[in-house]
Amino acid sequence: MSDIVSPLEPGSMMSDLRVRFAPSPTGSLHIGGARTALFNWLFARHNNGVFVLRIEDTDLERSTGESARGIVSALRWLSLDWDEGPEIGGPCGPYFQSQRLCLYTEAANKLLEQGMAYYCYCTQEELSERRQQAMKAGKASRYDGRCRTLSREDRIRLEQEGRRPALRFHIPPSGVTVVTDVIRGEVAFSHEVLDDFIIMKSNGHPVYNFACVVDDSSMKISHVLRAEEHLSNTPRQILIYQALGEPLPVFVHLPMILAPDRSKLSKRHGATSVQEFSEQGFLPEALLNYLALLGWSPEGEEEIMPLPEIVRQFSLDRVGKNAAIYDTKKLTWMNGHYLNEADLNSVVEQAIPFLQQRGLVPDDVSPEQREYITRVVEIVRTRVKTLAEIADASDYFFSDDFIYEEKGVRKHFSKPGVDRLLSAAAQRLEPLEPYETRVLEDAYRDLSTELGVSAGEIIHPTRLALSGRTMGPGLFELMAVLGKKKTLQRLERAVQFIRQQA
RNA sequence: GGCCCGUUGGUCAAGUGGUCUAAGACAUCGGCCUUUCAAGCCGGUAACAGGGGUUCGAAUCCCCUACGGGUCACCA
Repeated sequence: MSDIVSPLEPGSMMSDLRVRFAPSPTGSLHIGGARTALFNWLFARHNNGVFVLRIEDTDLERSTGESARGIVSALRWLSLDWDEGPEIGGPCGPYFQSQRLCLYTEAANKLLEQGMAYYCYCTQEELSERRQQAMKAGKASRYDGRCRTLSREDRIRLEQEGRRPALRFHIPPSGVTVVTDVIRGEVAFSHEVLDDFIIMKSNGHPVYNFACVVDDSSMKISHVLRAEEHLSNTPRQILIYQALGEPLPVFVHLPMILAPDRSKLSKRHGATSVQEFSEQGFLPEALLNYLALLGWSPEGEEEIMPLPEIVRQFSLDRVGKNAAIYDTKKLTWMNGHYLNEADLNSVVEQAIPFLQQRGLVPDDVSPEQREYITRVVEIVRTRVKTLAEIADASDYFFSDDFIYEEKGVRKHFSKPGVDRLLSAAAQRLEPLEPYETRVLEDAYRDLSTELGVSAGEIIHPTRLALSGRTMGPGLFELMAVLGKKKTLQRLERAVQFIRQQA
């Protein structure tokens, strides 16, 4: 038995598993789209399948090249790489729908010849007029099929009026189409609720429900993972697959991601685009990890999971059914975690643009500056949650020109004798060598004992003197990073300030 | 409005008829630690939408109601 290697059916090989992410370039990639992309990618990587990226730019009015580029770069930022698609091509290209027009026309002609599609000369105005009336009468606004039976003469007449026809798909008048969905089971749609929908616009371009089917079948997509909003489109698409004589893919409708107010995600909900999260200083690893947990859950209790581990564990069995509201608090917490755990140099690399943006470091960072930045980031990152906060929390390391927090001045600079305390500290620091955390702390402890004050009484004013703040990294680490020269200067500056106040 | 999907704490979620006096995470509250702020550690508050069934037994199965979402475009 063990000698017999059973030949795999060609159709059953895992490498035939093909999924795609098919965004329309009418805006930036928002986290809902990113989650869909992620699940497709995870599913492909876990099963050794192929992940295809296809740009659905059939809407001439709304699609822009800029959006397409934005989506591509957002996916790259997230490190969701595709095996076929824009920039890299592949055997099923092109990967922009706008460049696959002849495929749609060909398929449309086939349906036309078979009598499964027909020309419709109704104008958009007429259509919407009828829709309004139906609405008013409280009836379903379905297309009434009036162009289905147009004669040759009718059509010539209508075209002489200057009308350009759209192509409609003829829904089989009775019956039920059942969508078999991995997440939701069997969902039946009666044909009565489906009307003859347009598959080719009068401008010769296909409409989503049609282009999508033509592409998914010509690209040999085996599993369609997409958001649940497409579930009710699916019966229409199945009917097209059948009319074209193409096999159905496996459908997987993912639960939606909703905004905090339970409504569908849109721009007015603040940061929802991947780019915005990036600009706010979130790390791609954190966003990915967070997104993976929206709709999917691992078997164990550990939620912090690096991407390879998520790939290893990912399974459709553990994808839920219900929509999720995203919660920036948890994302922020997770980001803070990744900020601390990630490789220091990588965090520095990503933090530098934020420092530059605030004018804290020059556009060209020298090796010495980078070394200094690294030391700063190392002690600052443990107490912040985002890259932007790293920059906010470390400005005084890069600029001498800071003001003292008012609250701190009241609390730590107003006690009689603080100026002498700081002077004494400066004197004690001056000869210290090496200027290191341990040495600094010992010096301060000794000094406070000698002066008969608590360590805090001298530590707090020192922090304020050095950073202008009442909170921050451990004081002795701060001093060590700042260096002796700056420390002494700032101590002196504070002494002057206090004496002026008095 | 028609059709479709969904409903476990504030949020994400585990749970697939008994082990549920319902796990874990974030948030929140309290404590410990401590030079501050975080982090970390320990502990607390907090949920099966409602009503009917089925069953010896229901968060889990069925029905109804309510609520939420989606969809009904020459948008995707």
